[in-house]
Amino acid sequence: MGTKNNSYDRIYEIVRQIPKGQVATYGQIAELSNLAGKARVVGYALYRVDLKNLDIPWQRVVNAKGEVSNSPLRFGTDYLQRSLLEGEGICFSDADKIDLRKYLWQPKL
DNA sequence: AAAGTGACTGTTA
DNA sequence: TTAACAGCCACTT
Repeated sequence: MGTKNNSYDRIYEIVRQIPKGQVATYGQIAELSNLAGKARVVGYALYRVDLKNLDIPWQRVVNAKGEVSNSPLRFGTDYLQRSLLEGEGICFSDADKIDLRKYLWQPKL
């Protein structure tokens, strides 16, 4: 067993399981990836995914407030994220927020 | 090698 | 309700 960076691969595997029309939070992904409390690492991993254009639904991961996270480093990809989510049937409120009570992914035990 | 930065979150006020 | 702090860890300089 030689590889030591399975953490990111685990994150990608979890994100890939988020169903269409639903969203998950960074903290939730971190917990499912055996990285509880390390949500920032998830954000960093997804930042790299976007650059690689992999088949990972990165747009379905939002912050704990139910909103798309903004960053000057993303230029316009935050708008793209919202557009993709709306295309999956997810609605944003007037405050640009998602109703997590309705759309939050709840993986079965 | 040390310090700074960040697609986050929970607590506190 | 929003805003400020601290904690967390990987990556860059």
